[in-house]
Amino acid sequence: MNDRADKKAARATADQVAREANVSRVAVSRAFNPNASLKPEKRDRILQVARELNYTPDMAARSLVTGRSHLVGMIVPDVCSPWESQEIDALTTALQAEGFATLLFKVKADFSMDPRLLTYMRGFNPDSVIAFTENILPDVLCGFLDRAVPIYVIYDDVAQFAGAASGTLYDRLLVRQKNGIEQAVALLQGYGARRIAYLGGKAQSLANAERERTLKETLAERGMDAPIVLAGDYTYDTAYRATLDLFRIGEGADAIFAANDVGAFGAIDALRHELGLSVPEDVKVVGFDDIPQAHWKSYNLTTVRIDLDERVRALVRLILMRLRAPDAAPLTETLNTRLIVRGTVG
Amino acid sequence: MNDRADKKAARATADQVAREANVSRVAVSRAFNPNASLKPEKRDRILQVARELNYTPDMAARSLVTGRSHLVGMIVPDVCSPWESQEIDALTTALQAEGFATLLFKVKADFSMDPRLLTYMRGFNPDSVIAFTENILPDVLCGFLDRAVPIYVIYDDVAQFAGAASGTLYDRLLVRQKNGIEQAVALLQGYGARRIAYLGGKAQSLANAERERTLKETLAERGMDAPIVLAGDYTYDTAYRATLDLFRIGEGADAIFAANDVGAFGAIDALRHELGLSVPEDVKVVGFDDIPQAHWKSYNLTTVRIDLDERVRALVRLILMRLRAPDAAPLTETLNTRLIVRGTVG
DNA sequence: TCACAAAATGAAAACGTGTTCATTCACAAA
DNA sequence: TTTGTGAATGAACACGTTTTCATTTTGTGA
Repeated sequence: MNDRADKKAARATADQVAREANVSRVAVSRAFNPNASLKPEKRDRILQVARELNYTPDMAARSLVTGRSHLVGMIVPDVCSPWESQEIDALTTALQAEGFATLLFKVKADFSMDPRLLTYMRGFNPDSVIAFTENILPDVLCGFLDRAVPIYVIYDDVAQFAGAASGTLYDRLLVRQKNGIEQAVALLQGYGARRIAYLGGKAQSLANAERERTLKETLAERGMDAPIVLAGDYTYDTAYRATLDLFRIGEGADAIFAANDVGAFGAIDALRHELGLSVPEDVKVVGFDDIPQAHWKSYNLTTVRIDLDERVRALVRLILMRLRAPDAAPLTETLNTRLIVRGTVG
Repeated sequence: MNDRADKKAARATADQVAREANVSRVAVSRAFNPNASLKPEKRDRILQVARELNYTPDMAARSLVTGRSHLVGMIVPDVCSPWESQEIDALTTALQAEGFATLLFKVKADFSMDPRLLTYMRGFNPDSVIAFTENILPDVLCGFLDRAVPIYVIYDDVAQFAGAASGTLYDRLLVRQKNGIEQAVALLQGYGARRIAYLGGKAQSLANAERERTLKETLAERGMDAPIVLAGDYTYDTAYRATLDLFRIGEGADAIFAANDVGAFGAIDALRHELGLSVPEDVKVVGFDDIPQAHWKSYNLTTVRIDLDERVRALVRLILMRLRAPDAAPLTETLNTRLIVRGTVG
């Protein structure tokens, strides 16, 4: 009844707090801005009154004048993917501690991006944008965003996005996959694998392309045959079917190197539950990512880990540095990968 | 170089568009507001100029005067959980289509909520808030939020939150678990299960409490023994250990009814890979949720499905109706559950 | 042509905050 | 007491938009 209407009217404003505490509205603003000069006792009194009135500074109004929204935009194709959901979770926690809120935008599963979405996102004026979707080229993103500097995750080949026009500014997280892939190949070779199949991820994914390239390079360096390449899309079902085809229509393989852990699960299940083969005795399997499910007993997957904590720390570092120095030269953080040995190889 | 500085200055405003198109700033505002009265040709010209200048209305400024932020806050304890990540994904997609962006807030894993987080969230003035965390009581949330009306997901027992103070307004999504649980129990009984164990979820979770209560009720109605209750927390590892304890220290069971699918996976793996028992021959297993992994061949889990699409549609419906009629009486949407039969029972 | 309703238009006010800048205050040193 | 220095203070402005309201233009029927 009146209860609610009152409550609605009770959306406290800085003016009301000021009146109640017998100070100017500016003082209230200063009370919420730690490094503003204000008599301690006065600040305490103001904060006390603010608490009583249930007052919080309005972010929209604040954003309007400071030019900082305290929002970090994340462009993701698939929140359900264990890998991405892990990253969103950790990133949100870390950014929250720094005073930023996560703004989520979903793009279509094929990574295609509705240009209206970018327009829409820009309206919110995010302080920073992380693009989990690799085919939104820096050119496009930088052109759309005005204030925020996007962060790109790239793999091995530093020359990626070389086609970007000069003058665009974006920061990079460079993931060195070479290490992990080398360790994996060495292990496979040690256990006598000769015919290795690469079970790909999404065709449009640059991460996948680079993963495949680095695998080929590594095999060549060790004098091994080029891999059989299977098309995939990072999903369980596609990996499952691709594996069946490989052994029923194709000529099979000694080992399967999957572009991601979920794909590796699909391959393992196809081998064990439909082809009657055993892992690792008949076929060895290696994954990529090291998601939590990788240690589940049914899979117990040997996989190349991209350390989540390290990755999130690096991203947060990039965001904070860029906000501190908006015009600094492009930054690059580097990350290594390493093999986690479990039960699907030896 | 100058390129960037220019681009930064080029953050187009409605005034600039107006000047460039020889119209008033008000006309620009109207051009972006579909139901405002404006000569079509004029609107076209304005939108054309806006596109050239890369202009988008600033959401913060708009929010300040309209009182709508176009933000929907989501309070989640764990983005990584397959169930929640699915829901966030689908909800974000649906809301995005309606012009809302998702604002993510993470609470600690034990569901405890930092009061500062609520304060912080309120600063963003979300148009709506969905609480995935059940122990933030409506009283607290309504007291903190001024404009937004929270949505609560409740289970079976409509009397939940009855302790909430009168005058608080919140909408509800009521999930009827009884159906699905009855079907599951019927199936288990049909296959001769007598000693049933309930593998619980988080102790603080009301969903878990209600699931346990309804299971007990259903067993009693069918004249079966009360279940053995195992403590859990919705995670794989805890479920794994609890299952080991049940069979090594405890007296075992015919069937395990898990509070969620991930817990069921842990139970299955413990049974098969460590206890040397087979599922479903020695022990039957039923899960809850029907996450995508449930159909993976390694588990092929029989489980109680809470239909995701239906659930998301209901939530979106609640949000939109509440925004249209902020003072309407509390709304309740109802959802049924049903058993999905796969390979872990018969 | 006139009258009248309806649509189109723009000036000004409003939303709630941070920041500038000139002023006042407090206190220690001369 | 005087001077000087730095902290504390508040009035006014700025941020970019929507909304109100009074005015002008357009369209329609007599």
